[in-house]
Amino acid sequence: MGNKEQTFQKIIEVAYVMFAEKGFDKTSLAMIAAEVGISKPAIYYYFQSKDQLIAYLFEELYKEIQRDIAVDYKELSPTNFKGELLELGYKSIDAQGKDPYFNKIFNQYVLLAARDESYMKQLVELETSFLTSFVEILQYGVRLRVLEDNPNMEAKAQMLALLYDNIGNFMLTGNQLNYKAIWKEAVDSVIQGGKDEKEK
Amino acid sequence: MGNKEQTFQKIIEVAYVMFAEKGFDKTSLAMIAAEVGISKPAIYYYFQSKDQLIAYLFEELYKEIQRDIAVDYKELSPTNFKGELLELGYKSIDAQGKDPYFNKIFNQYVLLAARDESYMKQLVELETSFLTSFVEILQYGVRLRVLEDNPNMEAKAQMLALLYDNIGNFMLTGNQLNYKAIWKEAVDSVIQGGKDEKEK
DNA sequence: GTCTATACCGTGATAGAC
DNA sequence: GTCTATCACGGTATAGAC
Repeated sequence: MGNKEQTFQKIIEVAYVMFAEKGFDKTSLAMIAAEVGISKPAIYYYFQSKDQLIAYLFEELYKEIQRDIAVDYKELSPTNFKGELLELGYKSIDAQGKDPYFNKIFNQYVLLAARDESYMKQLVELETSFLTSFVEILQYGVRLRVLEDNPNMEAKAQMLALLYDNIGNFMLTGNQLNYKAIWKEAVDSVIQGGKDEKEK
Repeated sequence: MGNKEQTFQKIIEVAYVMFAEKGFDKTSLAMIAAEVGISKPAIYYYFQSKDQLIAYLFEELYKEIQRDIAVDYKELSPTNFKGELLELGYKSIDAQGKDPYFNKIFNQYVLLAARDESYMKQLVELETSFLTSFVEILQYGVRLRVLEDNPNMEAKAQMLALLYDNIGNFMLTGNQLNYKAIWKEAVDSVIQGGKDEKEK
């Protein structure tokens, strides 16, 4: 890893943290440069503009999210289906504490998307595959006979997806709710008296 | 209404729209002043700073939301309980088309709150009363005997609240889902086979 | 009391030296 | 690959016109 690569990495690491903490607009390139230990125009050697730096970070997030959305169906079985679905939410709730920056940054991109078609397009793409994966999980549950087939299955899946998503948003505000209980309610409502009632 | 009041009103109206469309930071006071038809420093006669103008608009939203959250229990009866709960969500979904600015502005305050204690405090307050009102509605449902009492009632109510809230966020991205079907699924899951199955 | 003119400093961005 | 110098524009403050 050369000097160039090092500086590049340091810029994006510093930018990621500062953007999350202070927001895109309240973080100046001068502040980033100072923290990295270079001068402001030096950043322009690596990025054509501040917007491009912001866009680069989004691309990184985009790829990371796409990886995280992927569900391994092979691990699902009639006996563990409900437990795995519960675990999916619990993991996300626990993860919130580990990278507090993620949600703060991501919400800013949602706002940008409202005014920028390119962000909007990618965000809708993410949301679509996010929603789709929940639909697919439930459909897989039908195949495993854990769930009865149901014309409203898509709406149920989307309900889970929207709830899953907003738990992250609410945690951002520091609102101390029993999020795991809420998630369990939702999963229970979709898998009413599932066949694997081992819990409690 | 005097001249002063007129200018004041026009500033906040113009600011509300521009802030929603372009965002707080990308909307300069010069742009607002130009649209209102006054000079940039004239805004300082009415507001001490740009931040104060932003804060003023938040106060207005804050009051408006508090009004909207209020539910009229008197109108709830065993026969219309489920229908009214459904209607609550449908109304919000329909309203989204009427004031597209609201959510765009509100999301910006959520971001500000992450870095400003005063916004955070008020936002948590709003969320709390928002969550509480859903809990109260369900508790009222128990009293009406539409719902069976249940130790998880609070989690159910919060599930509804989080879903209700995120439907608005998703609509913002232009994602075309059948939001009313999603809301109906959630209400159905809380009021399983309620006593007023007149629908369809 | 209501606003304009003007000046100040910080910001994103560019050109050119080293 | 990085810096100095410079620019236009942003929010802000104040003096003063009417």
